Amino acid sequence: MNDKVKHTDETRQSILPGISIDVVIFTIIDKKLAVLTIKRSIEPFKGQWTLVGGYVDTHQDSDLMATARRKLYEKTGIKTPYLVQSQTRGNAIRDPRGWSVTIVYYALIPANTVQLSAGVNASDITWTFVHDIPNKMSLAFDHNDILTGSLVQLRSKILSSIVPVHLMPDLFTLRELQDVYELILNKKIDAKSFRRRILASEILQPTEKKRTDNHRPALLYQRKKHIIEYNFLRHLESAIPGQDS
Amino acid sequence: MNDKVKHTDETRQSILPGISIDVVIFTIIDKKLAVLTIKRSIEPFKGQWTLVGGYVDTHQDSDLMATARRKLYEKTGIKTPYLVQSQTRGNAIRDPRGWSVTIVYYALIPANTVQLSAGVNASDITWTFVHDIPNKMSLAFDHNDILTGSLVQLRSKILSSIVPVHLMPDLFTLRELQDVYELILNKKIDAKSFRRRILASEILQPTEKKRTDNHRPALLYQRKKHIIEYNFLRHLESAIPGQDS
DNA sequence: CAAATAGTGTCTCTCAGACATTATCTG
DNA sequence: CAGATAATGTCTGAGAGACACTATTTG
Repeated sequence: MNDKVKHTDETRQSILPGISIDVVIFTIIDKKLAVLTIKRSIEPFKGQWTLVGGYVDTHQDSDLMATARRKLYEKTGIKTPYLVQSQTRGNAIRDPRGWSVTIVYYALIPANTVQLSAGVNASDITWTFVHDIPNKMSLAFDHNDILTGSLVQLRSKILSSIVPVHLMPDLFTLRELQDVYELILNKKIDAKSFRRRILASEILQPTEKKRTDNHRPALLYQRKKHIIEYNFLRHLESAIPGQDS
Repeated sequence: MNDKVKHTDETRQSILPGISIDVVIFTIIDKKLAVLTIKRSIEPFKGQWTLVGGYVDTHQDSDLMATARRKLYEKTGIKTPYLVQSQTRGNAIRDPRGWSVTIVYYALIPANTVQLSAGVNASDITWTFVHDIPNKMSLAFDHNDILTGSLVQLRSKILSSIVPVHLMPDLFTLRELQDVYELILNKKIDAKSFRRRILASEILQPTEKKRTDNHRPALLYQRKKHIIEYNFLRHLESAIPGQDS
């Protein structure tokens, strides 16, 4: 990475940065937010944990999203996740091998739907609670920052959208959905406001079924299949963090 | 680009996609939104217009933002613009030379502040009104899509932020700021609501000066220097386009 | 004075927040 | 019945929209 190649700006350089994609795969486990992590089997950072990621295969991937979708499918078996592009990070220091770029996506996977499968170079794969990163377990490369960035973006997004429905199983109660909002935002939401807002949006289909515990049964809802995104006009105000400036 | 190289996923491939950055540089000219465009002097697309862009120089750029900042400085002489990462596009077809990735940034430049300078491979450089793309003049590569994407993002952002102040000269009236909002959104905004909103945010510093034409003079404001971003709690509702779904 | 644009007063409406209240289940 | 959670009733307040109105300049 120290070649002194003379180049002009608008021609291709012989020294290209390494380029990869990473996918922050979120799901809910035991009422906690978790991400899929893989233990590296090769250097650098051998034995440490990372997010799911890999290189673009220019022969089989038609675009970057296809690469992300492929990696996600290889690890989870899920074909049509809620998958969005998050940030792109590129600098000289994030990979000890030299200047590298990663395009980060994040995916939301319904709770309890995944059969994990490790790849050729991964000796282990597991769900890790977001809460345990970076305290108990720090990720390799700049993956802690990548996770934090995606989480900030997700948090900001759910203040005015229904994307957390993609973390829910097929049938769920409004209280369960609210729990997911609260655990991502780490704030309590008033139940009446929340229900009024969600129901008014007409995103959810009430069903005939109820979930019964040792108390009043709760009505089960499901997402109307054709609705992927929905943006509320106003934010969940009480859950907004302070201004940047 | 047709080599059949065998590779595993987590090792680097010998065939890396080409990687570049593009910067959509917005400014206001004659009360219209304009972007900086450059005429290509080399193939492919020789003679056609493109956005400002170029390759990462791994020797001098510490990160991707530095590359974007450098390209912008080379073309406009501006060192500290309002510059944000927009989208990253990568696929097999956007560049006829093969699989390529571009990280797109957009910049907001105050009106009438720029001394343009062409680069070595650019035979011409000019501001182009967004309104004239793609009608009168279509851009090379997928730069029309890049522009559209950044514009959509900018539009969405200004519904709840004050970023358009970065398109204003040092001193400006509230009506002039409103004009800029209206021309980006292509919608009229109620003047009273707009003033109430902007003034309540306390982003702007009123000055002693006024702008006089043949009518009542308007007070001139300036952005408080320390405020780069500000997000309103609620959107400019009347200017919101329909739901996606 | 008229014309023009700057700037204000003020009413309505929507919707988030707060919180008290009622409903329906199990044991 | 009590305990638990589901679900509703209803008041307040912030702030967007609408639009009539007043203020200040030039000619």
